[in-house]
Amino acid sequence: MYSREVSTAERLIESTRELLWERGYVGTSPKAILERAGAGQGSMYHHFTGKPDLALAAIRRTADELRAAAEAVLDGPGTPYERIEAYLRRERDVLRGCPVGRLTMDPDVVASDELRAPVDATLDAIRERIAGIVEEGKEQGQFGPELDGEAIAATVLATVQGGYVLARASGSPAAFDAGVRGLLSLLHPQDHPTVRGARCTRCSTN
Amino acid sequence: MYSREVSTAERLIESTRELLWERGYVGTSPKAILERAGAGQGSMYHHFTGKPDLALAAIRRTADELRAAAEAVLDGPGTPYERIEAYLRRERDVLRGCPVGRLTMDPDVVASDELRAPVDATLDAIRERIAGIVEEGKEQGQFGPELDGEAIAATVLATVQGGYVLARASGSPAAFDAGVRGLLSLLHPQDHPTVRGARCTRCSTN
DNA sequence: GTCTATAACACGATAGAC
DNA sequence: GTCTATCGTGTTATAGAC
Repeated sequence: MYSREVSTAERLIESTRELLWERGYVGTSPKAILERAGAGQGSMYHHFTGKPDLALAAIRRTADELRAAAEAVLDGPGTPYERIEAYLRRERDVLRGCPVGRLTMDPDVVASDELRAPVDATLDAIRERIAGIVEEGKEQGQFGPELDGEAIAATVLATVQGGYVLARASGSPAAFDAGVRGLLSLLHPQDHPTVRGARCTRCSTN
Repeated sequence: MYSREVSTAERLIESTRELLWERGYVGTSPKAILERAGAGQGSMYHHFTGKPDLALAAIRRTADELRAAAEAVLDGPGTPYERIEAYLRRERDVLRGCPVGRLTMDPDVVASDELRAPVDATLDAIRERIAGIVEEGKEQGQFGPELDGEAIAATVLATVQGGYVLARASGSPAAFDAGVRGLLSLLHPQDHPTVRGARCTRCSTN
């Protein structure tokens, strides 16, 4: 039988991931991590050099996971618009916030190049992927030629990250959904038809 | 002579405002506040019941100030588009983040209805103001009738709040500016003209 | 009104037994 | 590899002098 128990190091990383998401780096103490993981002080300092080292392992895993999940949606089927819509509408635990984005509000994370690196890398990778999709959409005529892929990608990502802020402020996911809806209405080719059958250079649809 | 020194209570509130912006609620200790304000423990507990009470005074002031500054720009001169552009482009210390929005990532702030209330009220007021401006723009024909004021307002605010996240992740304001630029290109009536002089119902410009 | 002293506990890390 | 004990410091608050 391969009934495998999870290693202590593994439980420490997972507990840290949960707490970083809930309380951030500054708000997460080694004591709280150890309690959640069911381990003693010694275990943590055996496997990791300290709190920053353990947090780094946790942040890297969370960042890699989010990146893979986002790219899976963005590389999925559909037109460029549909793939961006799928990304914007993908299932999210909105009130919990973004496990990666929230770290940018942590002074100790931003102050450390090592802790910030995975956060930056993940957001940047998603941004690049979206920018490529926008350029693809321009070539196919689904998006107007005046759109800048890099800029639109930043807008898309910012709308998501800012949506979390609005939702958490109001205690309801409604504002997140509204922001996404607004952005999609601005992006949607079909939503701005021309009159008298003339072609609109922006949408390139009749 | 009216050479007035600032009261101790005043210095405590201002020091707290600075620290809340820099380090958030969880990352700000009474000791750090007292050091910055040049006061002793007794002063703080004389004027306030404790850390949450002092933080509430600081948050209320910061929220009210931001709200006034934002509404001043939004109620300024110009067309609806121009006023939204002015809001999006208004001077910001991007890498410091939003002094109000960052509080939504603080678990203790979100957990307290009292601390969260001023944050929610300010973001909501700005959102409502932008929504009204969008509706105004629709009536004037500057924005297409398919746009929903509430949704667009959420998108505008989210782009700003999320722009801070992207900027802090990368350590550069560039991503914030890119997000704003992308959103403006989607909103701008002039950026999507029709061919052959036909009228586009979306932009209502030739 | 402001100060210092003190309390009780948490933080982050180390030491050394098992 | 994991445990408990301990360390020095910081946190949040109270007490009481001035």
